[in-house]
Amino acid sequence: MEFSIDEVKARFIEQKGMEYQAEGMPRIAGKIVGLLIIEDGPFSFSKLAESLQVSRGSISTNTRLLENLGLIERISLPGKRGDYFQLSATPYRSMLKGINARLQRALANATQTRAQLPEELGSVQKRLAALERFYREFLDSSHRLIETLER
Amino acid sequence: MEFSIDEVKARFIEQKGMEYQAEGMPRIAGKIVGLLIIEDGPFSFSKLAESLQVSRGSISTNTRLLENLGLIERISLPGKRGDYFQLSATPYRSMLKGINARLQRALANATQTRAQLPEELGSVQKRLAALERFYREFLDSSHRLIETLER
DNA sequence: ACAATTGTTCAGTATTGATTAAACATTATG
DNA sequence: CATAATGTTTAATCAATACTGAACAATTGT
Repeated sequence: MEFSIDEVKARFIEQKGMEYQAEGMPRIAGKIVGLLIIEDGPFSFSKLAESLQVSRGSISTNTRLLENLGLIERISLPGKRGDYFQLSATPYRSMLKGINARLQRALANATQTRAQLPEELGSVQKRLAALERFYREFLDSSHRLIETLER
Repeated sequence: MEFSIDEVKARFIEQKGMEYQAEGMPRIAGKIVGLLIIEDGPFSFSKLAESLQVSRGSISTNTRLLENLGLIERISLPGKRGDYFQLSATPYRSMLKGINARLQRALANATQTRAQLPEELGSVQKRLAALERFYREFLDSSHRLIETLER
Protein backbone atom coordinates (compact mmCIF):
# COMPACT_ATOMS: atom_id res chain seq x y z
CA MET A 1 0.00 0.00 0.00
CA GLU A 2 1.09 3.51 -0.84
CA PHE A 3 0.91 6.65 1.22
CA SER A 4 1.31 10.22 0.12
CA ILE A 5 4.19 12.22 1.49
CA ASP A 6 1.83 14.38 3.48
CA GLU A 7 0.20 11.33 5.00
CA VAL A 8 3.55 9.93 6.06
CA LYS A 9 4.56 13.24 7.57
CA ALA A 10 1.25 13.61 9.38
CA ARG A 11 1.58 10.15 10.81
CA PHE A 12 5.08 10.86 12.04
CA ILE A 13 3.94 14.00 13.79
CA GLU A 14 0.98 12.25 15.34
CA GLN A 15 3.22 9.47 16.57
CA LYS A 16 5.68 11.89 18.11
CA GLY A 17 2.78 13.47 19.93
CA MET A 18 1.85 10.09 21.34
CA GLU A 19 5.42 9.34 22.37
CA TYR A 20 5.64 12.56 24.31
CA GLN A 21 2.31 11.96 25.92
CA ALA A 22 3.49 8.51 26.98
CA GLU A 23 6.46 10.16 28.64
CA GLY A 24 4.14 12.38 30.62
CA MET A 25 4.57 15.45 28.44
CA PRO A 26 1.94 17.45 26.57
CA ARG A 27 0.97 15.90 23.28
CA ILE A 28 1.32 19.22 21.50
CA ALA A 29 4.94 19.54 22.58
CA GLY A 30 5.65 16.28 20.80
CA LYS A 31 3.81 17.44 17.71
CA ILE A 32 5.89 20.60 17.56
CA VAL A 33 9.10 18.61 17.75
CA GLY A 34 7.80 16.20 15.15
CA LEU A 35 6.92 19.03 12.82
CA LEU A 36 10.31 20.67 13.20
CA ILE A 37 11.95 17.36 12.34
CA ILE A 38 9.79 16.40 9.40
CA GLU A 39 9.58 19.81 7.71
CA ASP A 40 12.28 22.25 6.76
CA GLY A 41 12.40 25.19 9.13
CA PRO A 42 12.49 27.57 10.63
CA PHE A 43 8.81 27.87 11.44
CA SER A 44 7.09 31.04 12.49
CA PHE A 45 4.95 31.12 15.60
CA SER A 46 1.75 31.49 13.64
CA LYS A 47 2.75 28.86 11.11
CA LEU A 48 3.09 26.40 13.95
CA ALA A 49 -0.38 27.16 15.25
CA GLU A 50 -1.79 26.96 11.75
CA SER A 51 -0.01 23.76 10.73
CA LEU A 52 -0.89 21.89 13.89
CA GLN A 53 -4.36 23.37 14.19
CA VAL A 54 -3.99 24.43 17.77
CA SER A 55 -4.49 27.66 19.66
CA ARG A 56 -1.77 30.29 19.94
CA GLY A 57 -1.91 29.83 23.69
CA SER A 58 -0.84 26.24 23.37
CA ILE A 59 1.97 27.18 21.03
CA SER A 60 3.13 29.80 23.49
CA THR A 61 3.27 27.53 26.52
CA ASN A 62 4.62 24.50 24.70
CA THR A 63 7.34 26.33 22.79
CA ARG A 64 8.50 27.82 26.06
CA LEU A 65 8.50 24.36 27.63
CA LEU A 66 10.56 22.92 24.79
CA GLU A 67 12.84 25.93 24.89
CA ASN A 68 13.52 25.39 28.57
CA LEU A 69 14.25 21.75 27.89
CA GLY A 70 16.73 22.84 25.25
CA LEU A 71 14.97 20.89 22.52
CA ILE A 72 14.08 23.82 20.29
CA GLU A 73 15.43 27.32 19.77
CA ARG A 74 13.61 30.57 19.35
CA ILE A 75 15.28 32.75 16.77
CA SER A 76 14.57 35.95 14.91
CA LEU A 77 14.93 36.23 11.16
CA PRO A 78 16.35 39.46 9.72
CA GLY A 79 13.58 41.49 8.16
CA LYS A 80 10.89 39.19 9.54
CA ARG A 81 8.49 40.23 12.23
CA GLY A 82 7.84 37.63 14.92
CA ASP A 83 9.58 34.66 16.51
CA TYR A 84 10.79 31.67 14.61
CA PHE A 85 11.58 28.20 15.88
CA GLN A 86 13.91 25.44 14.90
CA LEU A 87 15.31 22.27 16.37
CA SER A 88 18.08 22.90 18.83
CA ALA A 89 21.55 22.19 17.54
CA THR A 90 21.91 19.53 20.24
CA PRO A 91 18.39 18.28 20.95
CA TYR A 92 19.48 14.84 22.13
CA ARG A 93 22.08 16.10 24.49
CA SER A 94 19.39 18.29 26.06
CA MET A 95 17.02 15.36 26.31
CA LEU A 96 19.63 13.28 28.09
CA LYS A 97 20.43 16.15 30.44
CA GLY A 98 16.80 16.08 31.47
CA ILE A 99 16.94 12.38 32.17
CA ASN A 100 20.11 12.87 34.15
CA ALA A 101 18.52 15.50 36.32
CA ARG A 102 15.74 13.14 37.30
CA LEU A 103 18.21 10.34 37.95
CA GLN A 104 20.23 12.65 40.14
CA ARG A 105 17.22 13.49 42.22
CA ALA A 106 16.31 9.84 42.67
CA LEU A 107 19.89 9.01 43.55
CA ALA A 108 20.00 11.77 46.11
CA ASN A 109 16.84 10.45 47.71
CA ALA A 110 18.33 6.98 48.06
CA THR A 111 21.67 8.23 49.33
CA GLN A 112 20.24 10.59 51.92
CA THR A 113 17.78 8.03 53.12
CA ARG A 114 20.48 5.44 53.56
CA ALA A 115 22.65 7.88 55.47
CA GLN A 116 19.83 8.61 57.87
CA LEU A 117 19.08 4.99 58.65
CA PRO A 118 21.07 2.95 61.17
CA GLU A 119 23.46 0.33 59.85
CA GLU A 120 21.63 -2.27 61.88
CA LEU A 121 18.96 -2.38 59.20
CA GLY A 122 21.13 -4.61 57.07
CA SER A 123 18.70 -5.72 54.40
CA VAL A 124 17.28 -2.25 53.94
CA GLN A 125 20.78 -0.85 53.59
CA LYS A 126 21.48 -3.51 51.01
CA ARG A 127 18.46 -2.70 48.90
CA LEU A 128 19.18 1.02 49.08
CA ALA A 129 22.77 0.39 48.08
CA ALA A 130 21.58 -1.62 45.10
CA LEU A 131 19.26 1.22 44.16
CA GLU A 132 22.10 3.70 44.38
CA ARG A 133 24.30 1.50 42.24
CA PHE A 134 21.57 1.36 39.63
CA TYR A 135 21.23 5.11 39.43
CA ARG A 136 24.96 5.64 39.44
CA GLU A 137 25.56 3.19 36.62
CA PHE A 138 22.69 4.68 34.72
CA LEU A 139 24.19 8.13 35.09
CA ASP A 140 27.59 6.87 33.98
CA SER A 141 26.01 5.19 31.01
CA SER A 142 24.14 8.34 30.14
CA HIS A 143 27.27 10.46 30.27
CA ARG A 144 29.10 8.07 28.02
CA LEU A 145 26.16 8.16 25.64
CA ILE A 146 26.36 11.93 25.46
CA GLU A 147 30.05 11.71 24.63
CA THR A 148 29.40 9.15 21.95
CA LEU A 149 26.70 11.25 20.33
CA GLU A 150 28.83 14.34 20.47
CA ARG A 151 31.12 13.15 17.66
CA MET B 1 18.16 18.31 62.92
CA GLU B 2 17.19 14.77 63.71
CA PHE B 3 14.51 12.59 62.18
CA SER B 4 13.02 9.42 63.49
CA ILE B 5 13.49 6.24 61.51
CA ASP B 6 9.80 6.19 60.68
CA GLU B 7 9.94 9.74 59.42
CA VAL B 8 12.88 8.95 57.17
CA LYS B 9 11.12 5.89 55.81
CA ALA B 10 7.90 7.78 55.24
CA ARG B 11 9.72 10.49 53.37
CA PHE B 12 11.46 7.95 51.17
CA ILE B 13 8.15 6.34 50.28
CA GLU B 14 6.54 9.68 49.59
CA GLN B 15 9.42 10.68 47.37
CA LYS B 16 9.28 7.44 45.41
CA GLY B 17 5.59 8.14 44.83
CA MET B 18 6.47 11.52 43.43
CA GLU B 19 9.17 10.10 41.18
CA TYR B 20 6.75 7.63 39.68
CA GLN B 21 4.15 10.31 39.21
CA ALA B 22 6.72 12.45 37.42
CA GLU B 23 7.33 9.54 35.08
CA GLY B 24 3.62 9.41 34.27
CA MET B 25 2.84 6.47 36.53
CA PRO B 26 0.37 6.24 39.40
CA ARG B 27 1.69 7.67 42.60
CA ILE B 28 0.57 4.63 44.55
CA ALA B 29 2.65 2.33 42.38
CA GLY B 30 5.71 4.28 43.42
CA LYS B 31 4.71 4.13 47.06
CA ILE B 32 4.37 0.37 46.87
CA VAL B 33 7.85 0.04 45.41
CA GLY B 34 9.20 2.43 48.00
CA LEU B 35 7.63 0.47 50.80
CA LEU B 36 9.01 -2.83 49.52
CA ILE B 37 12.47 -1.28 49.40
CA ILE B 38 12.45 0.45 52.74
CA GLU B 39 10.82 -2.31 54.79
CA ASP B 40 11.62 -5.97 55.11
CA GLY B 41 9.18 -8.11 53.20
CA PRO B 42 7.34 -9.89 52.01
CA PHE B 43 4.22 -7.83 52.50
CA SER B 44 0.70 -9.19 52.47
CA PHE B 45 -1.93 -7.63 50.26
CA SER B 46 -3.86 -6.20 53.20
CA LYS B 47 -0.72 -5.02 54.93
CA LEU B 48 0.07 -2.94 51.86
CA ALA B 49 -3.34 -1.32 51.89
CA GLU B 50 -3.10 -0.71 55.59
CA SER B 51 0.45 0.65 55.59
CA LEU B 52 -0.12 3.00 52.70
CA GLN B 53 -3.64 3.97 53.76
CA VAL B 54 -5.20 3.28 50.39
CA SER B 55 -8.12 1.22 49.19
CA ARG B 56 -7.80 -2.46 48.36
CA GLY B 57 -8.86 -1.62 44.84
CA SER B 58 -5.83 0.56 44.34
CA ILE B 59 -3.56 -2.12 45.74
CA SER B 60 -5.08 -4.63 43.36
CA THR B 61 -4.64 -2.59 40.19
CA ASN B 62 -1.23 -1.20 41.09
CA THR B 63 0.29 -4.47 42.21
CA ARG B 64 -0.85 -5.98 38.93
CA LEU B 65 0.69 -3.07 37.04
CA LEU B 66 3.99 -3.47 38.86
CA GLU B 67 3.82 -7.21 38.37
CA ASN B 68 3.41 -6.78 34.62
CA LEU B 69 6.35 -4.40 34.59
CA GLY B 70 8.40 -7.03 36.35
CA LEU B 71 9.17 -4.76 39.27
CA ILE B 72 7.52 -6.79 42.00
CA GLU B 73 6.59 -10.42 42.45
CA ARG B 74 3.45 -11.95 43.83
CA ILE B 75 4.24 -14.98 45.96
CA SER B 76 2.43 -17.27 48.35
CA LEU B 77 3.80 -18.11 51.75
CA PRO B 78 3.40 -21.69 53.02
CA GLY B 79 0.70 -21.78 55.64
CA LYS B 80 -0.36 -18.22 54.97
CA ARG B 81 -3.65 -17.28 53.38
CA GLY B 82 -3.48 -14.58 50.73
CA ASP B 83 -0.98 -13.11 48.31
CA TYR B 84 2.33 -11.66 49.35
CA PHE B 85 4.54 -9.25 47.48
CA GLN B 86 8.22 -8.58 47.31
CA LEU B 87 10.64 -6.72 45.09
CA SER B 88 11.47 -8.61 41.94
CA ALA B 89 14.86 -10.27 41.93
CA THR B 90 15.81 -8.10 38.95
CA PRO B 91 13.76 -4.92 39.28
CA TYR B 92 16.23 -2.72 37.42
CA ARG B 93 16.60 -5.01 34.51
CA SER B 94 12.82 -4.93 34.15
CA MET B 95 12.76 -1.17 34.36
CA LEU B 96 15.33 -0.91 31.59
CA LYS B 97 13.44 -3.38 29.47
CA GLY B 98 10.48 -1.04 29.66
CA ILE B 99 12.59 1.90 28.54
CA ASN B 100 13.98 -0.17 25.70
CA ALA B 101 10.53 -1.07 24.48
CA ARG B 102 9.60 2.59 24.18
CA LEU B 103 12.88 3.39 22.48
CA GLN B 104 12.25 0.60 20.01
CA ARG B 105 8.86 1.99 19.13
CA ALA B 106 10.26 5.48 18.61
CA LEU B 107 13.08 4.08 16.51
CA ALA B 108 10.66 2.13 14.38
CA ASN B 109 8.64 5.27 13.78
CA ALA B 110 11.70 7.15 12.57
CA THR B 111 12.96 4.30 10.41
CA GLN B 112 9.65 3.60 8.74
CA THR B 113 9.00 7.25 8.12
CA ARG B 114 12.38 7.74 6.53
CA ALA B 115 11.87 4.71 4.30
CA GLN B 116 8.59 6.11 3.06
CA LEU B 117 9.96 9.52 2.19
CA PRO B 118 11.82 10.24 -1.07
CA GLU B 119 15.56 10.74 -0.92
CA GLU B 120 15.12 14.12 -2.51
CA LEU B 121 14.12 15.48 0.88
CA GLY B 122 17.72 15.69 1.90
CA SER B 123 17.53 17.72 5.07
CA VAL B 124 14.56 15.77 6.38
CA GLN B 125 16.37 12.53 5.71
CA LYS B 126 19.34 13.91 7.59
CA ARG B 127 17.33 14.83 10.65
CA LEU B 128 15.56 11.48 10.66
CA ALA B 129 18.88 9.71 10.34
CA ALA B 130 20.19 11.65 13.31
CA LEU B 131 17.11 10.69 15.26
CA GLU B 132 17.62 7.05 14.40
CA ARG B 133 21.22 7.22 15.45
CA PHE B 134 20.20 8.67 18.77
CA TYR B 135 17.75 5.88 19.48
CA ARG B 136 20.16 3.21 18.32
CA GLU B 137 22.99 4.48 20.49
CA PHE B 138 20.62 4.81 23.38
CA LEU B 139 19.50 1.22 22.95
CA ASP B 140 23.09 0.04 22.73
CA SER B 141 23.93 1.98 25.84
CA SER B 142 20.96 0.52 27.63
CA HIS B 143 21.90 -3.02 26.73
CA ARG B 144 25.41 -2.49 27.98
CA LEU B 145 24.00 -1.06 31.17
CA ILE B 146 21.92 -4.17 31.72
CA GLU B 147 25.00 -6.32 31.26
CA THR B 148 26.96 -4.21 33.70
CA LEU B 149 24.25 -4.42 36.34
CA GLU B 150 23.89 -8.14 35.85
CA ARG B 151 27.19 -8.88 37.57
C1' DA C 1 -23.56 -24.76 56.38
C1' DC C 2 -22.09 -20.30 57.69
C1' DA C 3 -19.26 -16.58 58.35
C1' DA C 4 -15.09 -14.29 57.42
C1' DT C 5 -11.35 -13.25 54.30
C1' DT C 6 -9.42 -12.32 49.97
C1' DG C 7 -8.71 -10.23 45.51
C1' DT C 8 -10.98 -8.35 41.42
C1' DT C 9 -14.07 -5.44 39.02
C1' DC C 10 -16.94 -1.70 38.15
C1' DA C 11 -19.38 2.63 38.69
C1' DG C 12 -18.79 6.97 40.54
C1' DT C 13 -15.97 10.81 42.25
C1' DA C 14 -12.20 13.77 42.41
C1' DT C 15 -8.23 15.62 40.72
C1' DT C 16 -5.00 16.84 37.62
C1' DG C 17 -3.59 18.96 33.67
C1' DA C 18 -4.01 19.89 28.69
C1' DT C 19 -6.29 22.91 25.62
C1' DT C 20 -8.97 26.80 24.21
C1' DA C 21 -10.72 31.44 23.78
C1' DA C 22 -10.51 35.91 25.12
C1' DA C 23 -8.36 39.80 27.29
C1' DC C 24 -4.15 42.10 27.48
C1' DA C 25 0.36 44.47 26.67
C1' DT C 26 3.71 45.32 23.34
C1' DT C 27 5.40 46.45 19.10
C1' DA C 28 5.34 47.12 14.21
C1' DT C 29 3.10 49.13 10.15
C1' DG C 30 0.69 52.35 7.23
C1' DC D 1 -2.22 58.35 15.38
C1' DA D 2 -4.70 54.31 14.40
C1' DT D 3 -4.74 49.76 13.22
C1' DA D 4 -2.93 45.32 12.83
C1' DA D 5 -0.05 41.72 14.29
C1' DT D 6 2.34 39.18 17.90
C1' DG D 7 3.07 36.59 22.05
C1' DT D 8 1.71 35.97 26.90
C1' DT D 9 -1.46 35.23 30.40
C1' DT D 10 -5.70 34.03 32.61
C1' DA D 11 -10.10 31.94 33.38
C1' DA D 12 -12.95 28.42 31.81
C1' DT D 13 -13.71 24.05 29.71
C1' DC D 14 -12.68 19.42 28.68
C1' DA D 15 -10.50 14.95 28.99
C1' DA D 16 -7.99 11.55 31.15
C1' DT D 17 -7.22 8.93 34.91
C1' DA D 18 -6.10 7.97 39.73
C1' DC D 19 -8.54 6.53 43.49
C1' DT D 20 -12.41 5.01 46.30
C1' DG D 21 -16.14 2.19 47.90
C1' DA D 22 -19.25 -1.25 47.14
C1' DA D 23 -20.66 -5.33 44.89
C1' DC D 24 -19.10 -9.68 43.59
C1' DA D 25 -17.00 -14.36 43.17
C1' DA D 26 -14.00 -17.49 45.11
C1' DT D 27 -11.79 -19.52 48.92
C1' DT D 28 -10.87 -20.64 53.74
C1' DG D 29 -11.87 -21.64 58.30
C1' DT D 30 -15.05 -22.95 62.10
